[in-house]
Amino acid sequence: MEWKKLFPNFEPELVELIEKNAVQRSFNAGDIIMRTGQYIKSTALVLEGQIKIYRENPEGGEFLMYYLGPGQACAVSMICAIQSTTSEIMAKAEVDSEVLMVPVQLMDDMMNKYKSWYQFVIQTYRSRFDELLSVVDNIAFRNMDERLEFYLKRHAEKTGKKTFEISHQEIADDLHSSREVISRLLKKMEQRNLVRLHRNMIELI
Amino acid sequence: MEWKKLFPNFEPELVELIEKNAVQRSFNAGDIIMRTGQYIKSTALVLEGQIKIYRENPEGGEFLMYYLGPGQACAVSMICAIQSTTSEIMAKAEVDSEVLMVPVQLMDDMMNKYKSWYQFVIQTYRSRFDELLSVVDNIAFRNMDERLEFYLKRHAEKTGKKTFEISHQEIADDLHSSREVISRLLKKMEQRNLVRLHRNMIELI
DNA sequence: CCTGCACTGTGATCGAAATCACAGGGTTTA
DNA sequence: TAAACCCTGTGATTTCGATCACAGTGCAGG
Repeated sequence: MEWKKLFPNFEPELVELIEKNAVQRSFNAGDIIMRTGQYIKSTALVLEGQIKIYRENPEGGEFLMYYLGPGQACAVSMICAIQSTTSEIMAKAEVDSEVLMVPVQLMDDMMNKYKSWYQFVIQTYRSRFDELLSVVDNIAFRNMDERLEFYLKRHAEKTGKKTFEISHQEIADDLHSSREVISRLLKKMEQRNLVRLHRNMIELI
Repeated sequence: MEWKKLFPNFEPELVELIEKNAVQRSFNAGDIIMRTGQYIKSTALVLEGQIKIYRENPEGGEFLMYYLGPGQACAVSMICAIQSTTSEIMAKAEVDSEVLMVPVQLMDDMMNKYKSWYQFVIQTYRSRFDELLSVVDNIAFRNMDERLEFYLKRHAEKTGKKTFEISHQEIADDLHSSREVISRLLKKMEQRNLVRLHRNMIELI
């Protein structure tokens, strides 16, 4: 796997350092990559697949914040890594995925020595921050019907597919809503000719 | 005003550079420091007072995300500055405040030359990111009564006072709720002996 | 093939919060 | 001092979404 292609700005030395110390791990669709409360020992760089990042509620329930795709990194793991605190989020593989785990101990060193690395870190914070802002927008200002449309649209963008294999229950979990509400809203969208509904599959129009 | 005391890690050279190029501005309580959609020309360092950072809804309404106090900086202005995009937030002075405006053009240079500056930037991203996560928590998982309690508690922490001069309408605006709802919830809190209500003032117990 | 289970559709009910309506009390200002 | 205005309290109504209840349907495994 030519992972360097995903990070074209990394200096050769940095690539070498990572290659020597990082571990590549494979996850199957649905696997939990990181749990809330788990101690963080490494920063995750996504090489392949799609990772979903959730915020979890101690009283049960979860809430999908955003996706990570190839070439992106988990901002939260960087934060926790340096502060050596536990994870405040949960990460789940949406499809089979490959992830490069870079040990925390290297982070400080890399930040100092490699300009491309700290630019990457800064860039990561920036984009996640922007995404968090639109998450706030959605839940603060939008109703469930709009949030559902946003959810479907975003998924289509991230995967590039017009079909979406998922059950209503799973959507409800991601949006921290309930299955019946999602079913009804989807039916309305079907009547407005925005989607076609099938068993375990939604077709976007 | 000995602003350097607030940023003890800044190298003398960096302090000098900032002193030469930055402009100090004063705001009165209630002043809008930055509007949504406004073009960002500088990064704001808070020297004195308290700044409230809001997300605005194009269809009207706003939502308080967090506070900035002395020694803190606006993460969003850093992000927008470097990407030279417009502001995605609104900033309002809660009390009379002093702010140091550092021109965008310096940012790149400072990031490269001064370690203390980039550590400060990274640290700023980190803490704002953490705060955004708890904002998401609140609106995704909590009801209005809990959010109101959190709001009052946070304000008490930020100001160190047990009294809070504010109208119910203003609280409703900050929480993107309505005046009647806040009035009723406050009454319930008074019955539970958590607060005492007065005109334009709330006393925390 | 049929049995069980996961997925979907839909009605009924409940609860939280938004909205409407209005009254009374305090403050400001003309 | 009277009028106008803001702030607060409270009832009634409506809307959105959660929850309960239950029925039908497709699918997988024995």
